[in-house]
Amino acid sequence: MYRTTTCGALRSNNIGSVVTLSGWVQKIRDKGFMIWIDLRDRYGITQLIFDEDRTPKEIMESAKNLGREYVIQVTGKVIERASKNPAIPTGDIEILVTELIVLNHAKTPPFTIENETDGGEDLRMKYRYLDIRRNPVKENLIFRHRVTLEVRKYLSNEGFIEVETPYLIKSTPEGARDFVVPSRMNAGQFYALPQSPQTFKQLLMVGGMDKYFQIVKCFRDEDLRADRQPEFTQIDCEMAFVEQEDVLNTFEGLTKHLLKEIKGVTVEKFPRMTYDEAMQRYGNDKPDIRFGMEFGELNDVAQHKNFNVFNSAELVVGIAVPGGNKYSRKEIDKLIDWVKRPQVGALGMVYVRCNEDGSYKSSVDKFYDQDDLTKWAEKTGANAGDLICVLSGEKDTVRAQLSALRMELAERLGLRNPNVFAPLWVVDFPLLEWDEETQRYHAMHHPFTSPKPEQIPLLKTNPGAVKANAYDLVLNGNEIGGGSIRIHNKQTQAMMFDYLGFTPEEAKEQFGFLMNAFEYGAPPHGGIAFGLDRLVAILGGQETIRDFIAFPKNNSGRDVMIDAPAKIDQEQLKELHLKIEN
RNA sequence: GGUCUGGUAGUUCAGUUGGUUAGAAUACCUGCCUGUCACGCAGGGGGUCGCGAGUUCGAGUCUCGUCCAGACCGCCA
Repeated sequence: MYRTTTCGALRSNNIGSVVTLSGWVQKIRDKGFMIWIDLRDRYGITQLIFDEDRTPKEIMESAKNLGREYVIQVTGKVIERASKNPAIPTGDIEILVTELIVLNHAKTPPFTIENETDGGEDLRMKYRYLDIRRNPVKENLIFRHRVTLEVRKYLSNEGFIEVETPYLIKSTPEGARDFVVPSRMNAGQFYALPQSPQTFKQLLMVGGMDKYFQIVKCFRDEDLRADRQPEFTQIDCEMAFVEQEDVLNTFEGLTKHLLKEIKGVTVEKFPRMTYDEAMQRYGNDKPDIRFGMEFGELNDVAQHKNFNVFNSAELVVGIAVPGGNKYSRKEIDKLIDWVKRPQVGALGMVYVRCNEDGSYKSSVDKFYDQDDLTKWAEKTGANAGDLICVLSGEKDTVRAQLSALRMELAERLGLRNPNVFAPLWVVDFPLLEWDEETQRYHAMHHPFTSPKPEQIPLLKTNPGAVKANAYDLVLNGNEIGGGSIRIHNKQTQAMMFDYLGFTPEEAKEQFGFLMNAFEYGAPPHGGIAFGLDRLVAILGGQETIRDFIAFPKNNSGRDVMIDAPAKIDQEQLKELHLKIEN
């Protein structure tokens, strides 16, 4: 038997008992006459003591030969510490070791296995199995387990059935790039890994499953970000015989349950905002509403003077930065440089200082008087002591720029408190999105999204204005879930494919199975998918999902630990009927 | 595809205008230490300054290229 208890369990009421523990050597404190070793396992740390008076000589000797991260098994008596450590749960006791077995040696690890490690990101990923021994990573993985457990409990109680769908499916050119898997048995043909189980969950609805969910890996061959991995996990859900309201209520319930159980946070009814309103008030379809700094549109009050930059702009819009008047000229110049960086791309920024005495001082005093600036302050909600930042230009571009500035300033001002949770629904997304590159409309959500029925006629006259029964759940400025009411009627689906530029043949080839299914009694249905990695990270108060994934990929999509992707040998290529060029 | 930042000891980093033998902390090794818990003290070993080319009497430092890592833009139906 390797152990009778774990390294996190023993307390003063265990004093006197003889126990066996196994674990890793976290730290050795050798004072010559006495050696203390912190023994670590998943459950905690227990101090072992070796002492020249009380410990057999040979055990004392082998204790001297231990190194960091050795795996050992010890047996000994639980004794009271002469000097206690209130900082750890087992701090009242220690183990007077009478038997010591080295289960495995360990090389000196390349970084310290401590909460505040000295290891850099790359190194930690290369030795991820060592990184996982560290508390912060270990706790994140346990945290993720708690979240998925609560998801399964809640949805199961609500009558949802978890069904697995295939990973080897068919590539579709729409949307994100697919990861592709060559077929050995079918020469020249390829499977694709699913970007989401979308069509399968709809077919489950046709199959009468009524309420489905799945915690499922999805794959997208696109560039990575701090919050984006090529393989990621979704909580994928679908319901039959529902309207948008039913879906929102069900998953608002799930989200409230998670916030309550995981964070102890109670949130009343989630606010709802249309896509258009979100864009107008925050310049963003996933606004962080933990703080204000809402957009104030200034066209009415800024386009009547000789300032050509504003006069020629489609939109002039500003935000009030709380307490921003304390910024020095130099700091404001830096802010202007920040918005002019290529990543943001503004050509410049106009600012107005709101002085404590109620007067205004702006960078465009040559064109605007105090009355004008008073109106700007009203529109942006600026108070004395604030700084108004104003950008102008083409509507969509300037909104994106000001939104970036708003988020950056909120970050700097500490307004993005990770312990505050502000969920909201963004609804009425546009059905279609114009794509400059291909010069045609794309489905904003996906091609199975139902347009709002009363707006179907608009498709002919003004497709860009058609709204869909599509919705996102936004939490603290992050899209954590998105879904829609689906099309369940063959004619409507065929019409959508037509608007999206599919020929009837292409539509049939790629999605014939779905449209066939719609001919056999498809119920009205809709659903949602949550990005689990992102959800877990945000609940954990972080924005980087990597530390909530046991074995993540790096910035370029590589697994630096196993060194994947990698070449395959000629034999394998031949079997797969593949030839590599160059 | 693009922008920015970085790459120097096992690790995290410093390194001035281009100028002697490239430093610190930590980790590691040795010794000492009668209650440690970030133990302490003394000593020691440890470097292809990412790689390649160029400028120069001389390059960790300047230039160009390249590779790697991170953040972001594009992309992510």
